[in-house]
Amino acid sequence: MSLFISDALVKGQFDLTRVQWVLLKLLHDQDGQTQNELALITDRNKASLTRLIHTMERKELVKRIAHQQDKRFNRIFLTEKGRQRYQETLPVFYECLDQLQAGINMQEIEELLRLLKKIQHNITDCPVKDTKNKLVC
Amino acid sequence: MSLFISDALVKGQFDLTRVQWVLLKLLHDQDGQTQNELALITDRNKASLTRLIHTMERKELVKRIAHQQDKRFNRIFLTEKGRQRYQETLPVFYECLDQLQAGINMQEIEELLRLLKKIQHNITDCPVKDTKNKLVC
DNA sequence: AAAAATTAGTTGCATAGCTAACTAATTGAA
DNA sequence: TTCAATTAGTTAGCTATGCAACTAATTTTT
Repeated sequence: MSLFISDALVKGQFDLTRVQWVLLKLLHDQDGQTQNELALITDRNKASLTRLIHTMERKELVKRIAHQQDKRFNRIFLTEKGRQRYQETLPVFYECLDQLQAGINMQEIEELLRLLKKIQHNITDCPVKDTKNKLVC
Repeated sequence: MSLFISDALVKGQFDLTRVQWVLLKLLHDQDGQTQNELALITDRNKASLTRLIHTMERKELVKRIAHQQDKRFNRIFLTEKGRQRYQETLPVFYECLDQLQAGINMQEIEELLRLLKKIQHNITDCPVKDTKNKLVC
């Protein structure tokens, strides 16, 4: 289950995997980030980014450009084709969002995001602190 | 991010992937389900289950037993080794749960689960119904 | 300035996911 | 009763993910 956009829709209509779409969106919002930065943002291993970007480069959706000063860095940019592809997906993206949120109000969504972020923070940043609340699945 | 148990902990201490652990838990709770049933419960493709069970069989954690009446079915059982392995993970599992839920009370957790289930229901069972609320990421 | 440490990215190996095409067993229909 | 349809599971081909070992570029130490 994806919080962003369904596998099937994207795959069938746009020849994108879900992750490829997420990267497209990230780069649309901010071009020119390094692979490491993208790995951090998407909470993935940098090896994953290497390969993800490789396949998207083959599809001519993004391009790597080595940094002039420090040649260790690659900066990743959308191609014109990538930018167009992203735009084409937007109607479907919003449709998915609508379906996802049907019958859930803004307050609930904000509460949901708050709690998910808290859990993520608990996992990544904090040692065990509170052993009072226990959820048995 | 896993809602159940962290990759690293399980991998390092117990030679289990996260998904393998989840299957271990499912079978611990109810033995003898078919691959199709397990695929449904875990919301995965049956092809994934074929391979998952195959690798766990090699590790001698589970065993396939063909159904007597209808030979199309495999029923999957924990081995003694699998049962023991699962028991060994439990302290770590509860530790992870504690860390995950630090500073979140029972009410909040119930609300979180309610909303997640609602979203899952929206995705899997319902057509688009309500276009009033829109979340822009 | 040379050696050591750090950093960004790549590669090999393993698991895991999906789709689609397949086999084998069983059920249903003509 | 035989042939078609369905069902459970498998396999091939692709993408994706993590870890660990690696290269190349840069920075820090000595």
